[in-house]
Amino acid sequence: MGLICAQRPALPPEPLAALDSPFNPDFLEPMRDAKPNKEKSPAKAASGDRPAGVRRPDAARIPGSSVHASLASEIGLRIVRGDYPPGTILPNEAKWSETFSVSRSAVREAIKMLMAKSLLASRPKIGSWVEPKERWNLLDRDVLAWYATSPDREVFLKTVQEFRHIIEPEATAFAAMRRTDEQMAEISQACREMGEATSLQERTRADTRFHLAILRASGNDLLVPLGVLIESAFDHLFAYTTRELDDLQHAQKLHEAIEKNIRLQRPDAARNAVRKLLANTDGVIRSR
Amino acid sequence: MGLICAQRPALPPEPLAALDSPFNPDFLEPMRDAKPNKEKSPAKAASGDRPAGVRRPDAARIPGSSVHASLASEIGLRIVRGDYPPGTILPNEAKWSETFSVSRSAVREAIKMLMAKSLLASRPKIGSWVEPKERWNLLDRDVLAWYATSPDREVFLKTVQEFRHIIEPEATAFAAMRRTDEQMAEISQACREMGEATSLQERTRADTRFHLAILRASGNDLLVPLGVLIESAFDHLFAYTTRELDDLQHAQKLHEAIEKNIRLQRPDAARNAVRKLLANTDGVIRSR
DNA sequence: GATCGCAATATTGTCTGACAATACACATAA
DNA sequence: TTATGTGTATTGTCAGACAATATTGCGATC
Repeated sequence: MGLICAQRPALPPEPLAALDSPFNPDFLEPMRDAKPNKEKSPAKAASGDRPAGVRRPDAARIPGSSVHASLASEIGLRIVRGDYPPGTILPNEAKWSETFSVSRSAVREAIKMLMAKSLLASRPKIGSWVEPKERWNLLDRDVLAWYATSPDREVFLKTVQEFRHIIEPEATAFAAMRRTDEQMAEISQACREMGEATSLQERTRADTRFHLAILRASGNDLLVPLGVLIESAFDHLFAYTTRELDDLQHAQKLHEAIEKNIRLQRPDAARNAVRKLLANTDGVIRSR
Repeated sequence: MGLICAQRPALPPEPLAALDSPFNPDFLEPMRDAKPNKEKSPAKAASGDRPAGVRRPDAARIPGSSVHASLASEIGLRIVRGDYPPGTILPNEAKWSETFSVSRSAVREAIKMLMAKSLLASRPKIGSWVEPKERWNLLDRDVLAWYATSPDREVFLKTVQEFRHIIEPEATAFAAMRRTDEQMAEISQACREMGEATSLQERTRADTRFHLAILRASGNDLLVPLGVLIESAFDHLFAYTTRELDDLQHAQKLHEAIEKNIRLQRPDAARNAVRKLLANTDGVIRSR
């Protein structure tokens, strides 16, 4: 055996139960055996009338779950989760292909997607290895989603909230200085819809739109991609959100204060208003 | 013709001169003709002893310039540059394949990489289209690099610097609170090497390491990926960096103040020290 | 004439099989 | 021991085929 840590033994006792796509559980069926049966290409297998290549009956019904996308999710999740620590050489393409009974092209496309997110790198004769964690693009929507499942929800939420404390007050101050009227309209509308929402989900959606609109209005293109963090935060915050009417109304007032200060172009006041809102959110989290 | 804006006419007068890989200029030669020659698979073509598929002689010598990687860079750059505005349907895979004389697989792998960066999305029968700019992952290393070439250097630098003002003071304050001894050692070493550097390039490298180490020491995983911004900033700042000895020494002192305050675990002082450094950098930029 | 349904069609998605390029690992030779 | 060459495993690239999909336009029906 070489020096480099080799791949794990394909996780034989853990046959990859539920895949990513929630509605299509066993779409990617794991390797059931090394040698399935002999009649591979010849005669059509029994009842099915699919001519040559063995093909699963109804593939990729859900938009985001083509074979390569599912593969990328599965492998990406495993990497972020720590199944293959940084530096590890992954199973080779043929192995993945066999494990999931998909073509090598699909595997390659999945791996290319993970390479684009800096989770992997590869070279001929070596294979694909996991990149050092510092290189991972944690702010990528998918990577963030995978990452959110790995540590404690609590820890993840704390990290995200801390990040929001850094970003949002300043972004909001910039928005107060540079917003256009159109951007202001988006912010105001989202704020209004928050107040008028009849369900918690509806409210959360409007809340998300509110904060994303502020990021866009900040006038700094680089702040916009951080919206994925806010979306993720709200996804994971949902379980914590209060059902108390008092708290809801208080939160609404805090949002309206932000809206007002952006509208009146008062950067400092807007910044402080956001700080208050974030402190309030922190309190909600802590009290659970 | 359909309603949706169709692809541009393949840019016939602009035959894609210099590709991304600086050392391998005409690696991807654009479509020279639709029908190259007839003897494709049969006899080996003249002197060359390559058996069947026509293949460029020395391909992919530079690590990052495999065919699919070059393609991704080229297409990605065009998208970010604005050749294909958001909503535009791209030329289809067969077209790219023909244009660059590469296989469809290579095109697909390139497109999959761009999809992973949220620059593209696609569906059968429709094609691949450019995603709205808000979805682009501008904080991705590659996207950022492409983005850096498109607007004015000046504007780009200003945006990045503004972002640094938001992030780095807080990150440094956290580092002062939470750094481990190992992380402190990295920071101190980078700071020392900055002072001892004999070339501007060497100094810039150490400078970059210094700031990245601080981000890592902040104890917030989500701050680490923002390192690409700092790297990019220094890349583009290089032209501005001072050669005046006085300024150099002043900058060095500012860095050492940061190092010291992190070492002594004084968050507020560290934050202020970073603010001073950034103000100094802003001054350098403005004065040119 | 308007609306609905259906087929034609264009494009991505997937599979298969083959060969090239690469660089580590080992055996061999100096 | 060191240097050199060969073996070999893995990704990279190519080619060709068919499936899945959803728009588009046409035709049928109300």
